[in-house]
Amino acid sequence: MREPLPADMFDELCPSSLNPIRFGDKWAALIIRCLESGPRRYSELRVPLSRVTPKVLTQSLRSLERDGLIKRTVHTDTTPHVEYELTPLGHSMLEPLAVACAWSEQHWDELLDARESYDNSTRLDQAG
Amino acid sequence: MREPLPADMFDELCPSSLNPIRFGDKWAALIIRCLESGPRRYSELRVPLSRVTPKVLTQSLRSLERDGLIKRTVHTDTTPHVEYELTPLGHSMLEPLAVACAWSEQHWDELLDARESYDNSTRLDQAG
DNA sequence: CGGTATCCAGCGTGATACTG
DNA sequence: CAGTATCACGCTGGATACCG
Repeated sequence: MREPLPADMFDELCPSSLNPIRFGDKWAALIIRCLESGPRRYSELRVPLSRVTPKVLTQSLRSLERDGLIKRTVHTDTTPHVEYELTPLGHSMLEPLAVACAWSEQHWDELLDARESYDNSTRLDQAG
Repeated sequence: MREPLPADMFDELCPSSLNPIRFGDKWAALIIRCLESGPRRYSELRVPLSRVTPKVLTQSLRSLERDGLIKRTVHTDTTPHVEYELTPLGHSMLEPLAVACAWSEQHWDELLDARESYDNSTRLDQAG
């Protein structure tokens, strides 16, 4: 007989219960990956993340900064600008991120197929 | 000089742009992990996921089923019951999931510390 | 036992316009 | 250049009660 699932397995205070795979908000992972190859300025980030409005981008960047994943630096020299870069902590997140991305790319088709056939059979159920 | 970020890096249709690390909804990852050691009945899942209301649990299970990650089986023998189990696709997600969980457990303290010091310094900014 | 029905609040997200 | 302000909305997630 299989063993029962422990009742406190996903206690609210246990780190492993804190949405292990949903780091941050909607755009967090993409931002991290944009900073993979070095520091980037705000306006640079806006290019690949053109679907994100400035407000939301700033919001996400602040959240990542708060969690110690990225560092925001205001440069006040001849050409004033702001740069974002990964902290060591942020850098350490690249690996799980890469693993997750690899999974997505490998299995995305399967998932879409499953979704389509599920929707089709569900629609038939409703019709019949 | 560093190279610019490609404009289409996170095109809407590219799998890698589809929130690589936010698989499914709030409880998806936890449910997958509950099914790691074999099939489970609805009422079994409710034990470790006691913080999830039945409605939301059903919702999440349906979503996972739709994406082909779990299989729902209605048994109609002497003791009628429903069982959920991982599909091969769902099973393949355990690895990225484990990597992500390991990261959380290793770096959770750092993240919380960063958060606290950020909040403190921000509060000081507002006060001053 | 394995769910639904109904209603609702919060918040994450977004569009648009404006600023030091 | 690097944001903020304001407004609004959809959708997720939750409380509670009920059902075959």
